Amino acid sequence: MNFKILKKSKISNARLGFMETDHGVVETPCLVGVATQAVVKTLTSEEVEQTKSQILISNTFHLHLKPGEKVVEKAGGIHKFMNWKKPLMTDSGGFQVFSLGFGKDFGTGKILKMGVTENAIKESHQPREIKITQDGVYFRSPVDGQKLFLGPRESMKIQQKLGADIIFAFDECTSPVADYEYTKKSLEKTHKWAEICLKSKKSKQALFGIVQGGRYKDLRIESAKFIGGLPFDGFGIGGEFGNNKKLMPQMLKWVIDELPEKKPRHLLGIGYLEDMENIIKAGIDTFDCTVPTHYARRGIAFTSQGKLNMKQAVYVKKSEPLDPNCTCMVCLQYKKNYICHLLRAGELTAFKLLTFHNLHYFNSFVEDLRMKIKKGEI
RNA sequence: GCGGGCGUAGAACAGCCUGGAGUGUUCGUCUCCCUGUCACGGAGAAGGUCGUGGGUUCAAAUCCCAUCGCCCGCG
Repeated sequence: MNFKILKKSKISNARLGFMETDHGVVETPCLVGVATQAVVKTLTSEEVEQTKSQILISNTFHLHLKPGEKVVEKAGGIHKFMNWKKPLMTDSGGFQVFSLGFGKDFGTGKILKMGVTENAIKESHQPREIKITQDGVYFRSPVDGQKLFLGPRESMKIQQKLGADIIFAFDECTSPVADYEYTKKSLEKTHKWAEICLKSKKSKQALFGIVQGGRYKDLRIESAKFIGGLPFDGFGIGGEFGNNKKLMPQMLKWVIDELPEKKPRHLLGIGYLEDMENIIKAGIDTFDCTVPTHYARRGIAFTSQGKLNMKQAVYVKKSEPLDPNCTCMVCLQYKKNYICHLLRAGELTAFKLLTFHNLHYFNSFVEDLRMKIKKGEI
C-alpha cells in the first residue's frame, strides 16, 4: 500500500490524499463502509459500488466463525469471495474483546454515556463470558457456544488467509468504564500484541497498529508514541473518545501529534455526520462507521433535512424523495410513501433502499469535505 | 316481532357476577438512546363524556329501567 498526501490544510490538521492498493485507489479522507460478514447487509457488491463507496471493512472474528477463513481462502480471497473489486480492510477481532466482554456486561457502547458509573472495571477484573489473558482471548462462540481462542498470531493468520488489502493488529478495545489501572494494563497487552502481529505477518498486506489508552491523556500519548514508533503501514485509533463531542477532537490531537506524519490514520468505529468534519480536521484519513447501514435497518434516513424516522405514520402520505437534493438511485426512483409502506409491512426491500441511500449520502458528505479541504475552507 | 349476546384509548380485549378515583393487557401513535454491526434492543410519553338518557346509592364501567347501534338464533 502506498499513501500520498496531496494537500495539507493551513487552517486545521486536515489533509487530502490517496491510498493506493492492489485493488485500486482510495481518495482520503474517506468513510469505510462496514461489511462485517463480507457483505454490506442488504446490498450486493455492485450496489455498494454505486453508493460511491471506495473501501469496505470486514471482520476477522465473524468470518472466522462463519464460514471460516479456509472457505474464503479457497474462494480466492475475500475480494473474489464477495465479488468486491475495490480495496478492503479487515478488523482484527479486537473490538469483539470489548463488545462480547465488558461491553455486554455493562450494556455500554464504547462511548461513555452520562450517568454511567465510571471506573467500574478495575485491574484484574474479567468479563463474564470471555477470558482475557496475556496471550490472547478465550471466546465462547455466539454461533454454537464452542470455545475459541484469538490472539495476535491467530488474528494475523486469519487475516492473511482472508486477504484484505489492509489488516489491523489485534488489540483490546478498552471499555470506557475501565479505571486507569485497568486501561494501563490493557494498553501494555495491546502493545505487546502489536509487536507480535508485526513479527508474525508474512503477507504483503498493509498492517495498521492500533492506539488505545482510553480517556487518559498520558496513556494515549504513551500509546501513540509506542505504536507510532513501530514499522506499521498506518495506524488505527481505537477505544473511547469522550462522552461529549467537544472532547473528541482534543483526544484525537493527543494521539495524532505523536503519530508519523506520512502514514495514514484510521479512526475505528466513529463517524456520525456531525463528527466527520471534526475528525477530519483533527487529521484523520479514514474512518469506519456502522451508522449509515445500521440505522438504515432501524428505518432511519439521513438527509439534508436531518435524520428521518421513515416508520413514522406521516411519511406514508408523502410522495417525495427521501432527500430533494440527493441524486442517488433511490431518491431518483422511489418516494417516501413507498419506503414507509415497506417498513411498516416488514418488507426487507425497505432496508435495502435506505442502506443504499444512507451510504450514498454519507459518501457524498465526505466527498464535500474533501472538496472543502481542496478549496482551503477547512 | 321474540329470545340471547356485544358496545370501555386509534385497533382488539380484560375489568362487571360480588359497586369504591378511568384500572389493566396486546397492538398502534409519538419522543429519546444506540458510533471497529444488532433486519437487535432499551427508556419514556401521550391518548378515555366506559354507546346514549334516566334511576338506585355516600359512591356506578360495574346494579336497575329505557333507548340507539352491531352480531347470532328463532319466526
